[in-house]
Amino acid sequence: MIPMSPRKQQILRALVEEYIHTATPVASETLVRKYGLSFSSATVRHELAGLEEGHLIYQPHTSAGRVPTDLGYRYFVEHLMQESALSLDEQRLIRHQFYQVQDQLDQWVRLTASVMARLLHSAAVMTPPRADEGRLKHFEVLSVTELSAHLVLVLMDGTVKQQRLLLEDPIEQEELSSAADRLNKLLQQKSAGEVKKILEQNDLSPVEHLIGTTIARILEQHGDPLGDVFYREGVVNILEQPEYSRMGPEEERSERVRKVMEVLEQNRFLPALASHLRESDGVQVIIGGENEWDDMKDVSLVVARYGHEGKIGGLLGVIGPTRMQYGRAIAVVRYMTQVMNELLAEVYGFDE
Amino acid sequence: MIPMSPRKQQILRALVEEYIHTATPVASETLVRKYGLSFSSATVRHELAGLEEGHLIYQPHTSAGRVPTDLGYRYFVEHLMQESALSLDEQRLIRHQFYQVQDQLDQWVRLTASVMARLLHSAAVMTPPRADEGRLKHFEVLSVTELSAHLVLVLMDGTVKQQRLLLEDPIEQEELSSAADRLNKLLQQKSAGEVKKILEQNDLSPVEHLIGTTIARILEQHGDPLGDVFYREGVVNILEQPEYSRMGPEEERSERVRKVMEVLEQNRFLPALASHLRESDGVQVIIGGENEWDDMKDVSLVVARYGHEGKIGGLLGVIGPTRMQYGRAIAVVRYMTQVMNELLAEVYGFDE
DNA sequence: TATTTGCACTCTCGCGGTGAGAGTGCTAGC
DNA sequence: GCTAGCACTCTCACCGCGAGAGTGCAAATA
Repeated sequence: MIPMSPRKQQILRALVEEYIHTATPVASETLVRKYGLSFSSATVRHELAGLEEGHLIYQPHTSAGRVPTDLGYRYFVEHLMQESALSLDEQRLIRHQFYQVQDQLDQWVRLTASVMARLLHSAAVMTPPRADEGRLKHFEVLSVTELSAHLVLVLMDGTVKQQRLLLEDPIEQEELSSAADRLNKLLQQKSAGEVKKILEQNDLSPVEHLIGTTIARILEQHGDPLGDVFYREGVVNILEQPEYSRMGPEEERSERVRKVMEVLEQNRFLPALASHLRESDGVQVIIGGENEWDDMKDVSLVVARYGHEGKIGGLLGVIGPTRMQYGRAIAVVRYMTQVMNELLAEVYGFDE
Repeated sequence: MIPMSPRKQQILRALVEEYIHTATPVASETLVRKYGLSFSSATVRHELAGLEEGHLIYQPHTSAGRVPTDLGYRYFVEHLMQESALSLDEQRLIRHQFYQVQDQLDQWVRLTASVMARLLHSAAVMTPPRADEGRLKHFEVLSVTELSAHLVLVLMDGTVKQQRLLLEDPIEQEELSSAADRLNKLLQQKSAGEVKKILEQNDLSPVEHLIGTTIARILEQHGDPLGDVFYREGVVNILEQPEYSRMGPEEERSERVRKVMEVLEQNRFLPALASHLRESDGVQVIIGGENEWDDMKDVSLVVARYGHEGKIGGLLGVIGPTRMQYGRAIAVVRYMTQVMNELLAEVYGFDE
């Protein structure tokens, strides 16, 4: 990293803010004029040349203004930016919306994503709350035909799994029900490991054993964040960003659009991201090509884990062009994490 | 409708097919050359003029070829097109994919949508199977704080609803559990109306009454298709269609893209559509501006209800530019409905 | 009368040229 | 070390133009 004099910092900061605002390469004189710098545009140009050496900014072509690089944004986020907290009005509005759906837990995720999308005019993504470890709440078995049954499983975090059971011998609904009754009592609140132990320690009929092992397998798979759904909201907002609808040659633009859409459609990307995130480390910013995903070269992510360590939680965040209002995005994501945490605490009875 | 001589039909059919293939206004001579017509291009031009009178086709500008209008597509779909069934290989491949996830009901919806999207290179949408009338399977109540509890409801169709209960007086978990036990026995398999009746006929404690009425309300709401989720798959495919990425002036194109995206993002649109569909009438085609939705002026839908009348079902279909391979789309949608119906029949034990 | 041939006409689209404007880098002077 | 001045470069929007595609119509033909 090149040495960053206070003046360089001042200029870089102004440049990034201006570019985030206008989406247009920034000229030296614009900086002087709009940001009241106490030195001339020629001096600014010297410094800009320096910043360009350090790969913090670049010129799209000779005699265009400067644009921040990913590295430039990174420096901005780490050292220059300040988080712009939500206004009290905004906070009130958000709280009010959650108040209206307070009883319907299913709505929380959608509302959170939708709030983020609207506040930031970008796409928001979010996984529903999941327990870190699958625990059984209750299950039912329904006879379908002589040799098949239908197993419905409710987990402690509210997830439901449905599964078909293929039976070895014909079994009546009655027998299934009594087996279910007995196992429900034994296995309630138990995790995959505990279920397995209990299965070994008890003398069970073949049906009970089949049901039990199936349950254990499902609980095990549940911990795996892959293959899980996530909500997207505000994808259109992305299309309205100038880099996807106005700026630059048409061909590049539609390529950009395609890439973002592809990423957003991959069901894998958020869960995969989860494993890359440093453990519960507050709001995290991933800028453009910093991650290994090729398709994400021109987008940035602001994400955070929400929930309660070791109990239940998920991921939420926004995705947009690298030219993103980081200060505000971080504030919004942080605030929504907090809201979700409080709601979860209330409904599951954790202490904050 | 203008009189449609066999020759007009022949020409219209060729024109629509050619346009669906090339996405380019079709010239009279192209028709003669590629479709082996037994008369000259001048004759074709006469007929084209006639078809244009009838608003079945139009010219983007003088001296361009012709393009079908929505009305033209409609005539094509109703009278000229033939459904192109899936090849045996394709059928086998699909069956095989479902075979692999046969036990995981959660995967069916996603797989169905994904198959349709891939087969047709367009966006696919699908609602998860829902019972026509909500019926209770089982519920649990968990004490959270002294004055609040957490209600988890499993419906017969596998839906789960979670809801917070605010209690009037402090109640212990034990009392909640016994209330739940009693009510579970009373209300199992019951619909909203039946639940209400049972609540009146039995002498219940205040808690039991609170739980019961909450359950009734939730069951009632469940019938309402609005506010329900639906899956989207293959949205990127739409962007690859020439009308959204290559053809015509850039400005119109991005406007088109924005519109489609907006429609696809509206959570309301599929459920709202459901109510407009003629009852269980096989595969239905909605072309461009035929419906009242303004934003859907340039897209077509091929949708169908799936499931079993009066028991359980949902909606599935594809959405793409009006220039859509209707024959194939209809075949695919029809086939997938059939697959879903069979799967549902197997797992819920209906007779076909 | 129905069709075809021949042809003039119209409109789009892609191309190269061009000039204004923006913004730079450099140099000389303060 | 900073600034004013200036020549230089590159983009971008605009224009004009010619080729080509496809039509509509009139006259010729079966």
